[in-house]
Amino acid sequence: MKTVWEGMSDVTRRKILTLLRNGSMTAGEICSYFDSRPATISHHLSILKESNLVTAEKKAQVITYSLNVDVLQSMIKKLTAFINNRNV
Amino acid sequence: MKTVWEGMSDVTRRKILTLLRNGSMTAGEICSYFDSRPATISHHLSILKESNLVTAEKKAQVITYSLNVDVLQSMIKKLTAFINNRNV
DNA sequence: AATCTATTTAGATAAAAATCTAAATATATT
DNA sequence: AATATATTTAGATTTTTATCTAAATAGATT
Repeated sequence: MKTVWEGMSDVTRRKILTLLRNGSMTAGEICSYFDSRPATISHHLSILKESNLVTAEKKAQVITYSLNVDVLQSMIKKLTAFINNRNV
Repeated sequence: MKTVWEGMSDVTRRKILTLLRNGSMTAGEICSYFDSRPATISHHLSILKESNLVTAEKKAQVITYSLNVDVLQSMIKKLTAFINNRNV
C-alpha cells in the first residue's frame, strides 16, 4: 500500500486521474493519451491502485480503471482537519 | 517553483508541515526533531518554500519558518473542484 | 490448437530525489 | 579582530523512482 501523496506525486499519474474524472477507461485507452510504453503506464496504474486513488475491474481481456472519489474526499477532510489543528 | 504535490511527496516534509501546524519554528528547532543533517533539512525547507507551503523570515542569524495555510486552502478548493468536474 | 489482443510482470537502465560532507555566508559575541 | 552560532550552498554519493525491453498471462478469434 502507498500513501495518497505518493500516488499524487507524479505528473503522469495526475494526468491519468484527470482523464478518469470524465469517466472510466481501459488501460489501453489510458495509454493512448501518453507517449510512454504500456508497461510504464501499467506501472503508474498499479501505484494509483496501491494508493487507492483508482479501482480496477477486469472483464474478459480488458481492465477498466475508475477514479475512486472517496479517497479524494477523505483527503479533503484530512486537509481541512489539518488546517484546523485537529486530528481525524 | 515546485508544485504543492512535489512539496507533499516526501514523508520528512509532511512531518515538517505537521510540526509547523503548532506554530512557527526556526530551522534549528525543526532540525532537532529529525536525525538527518542540518543540510538535509535545509534542503527540504527550500523545497517547501518553492512550493509555497511555508514562508521564511530571517531575523539576525535565525530563520523562522511558518506554515502557509493559504496554499493548503487553495489545494482543498482545487480538489473539491476536481471532484465536481470543474476547473479553478 | 494456433494466433491475436490487452495487459501485466520481471529485470535492466536511466533519471530524479534524498542524503551526506565540507565549505561558505552572515550575524553575534568575546 | 577573532571566534562562535545558525543556516545555507556546492558537490559527491546513495537511494528511490520512472522508464524501457522482453517475456509472461489470460482471454478471444480464426
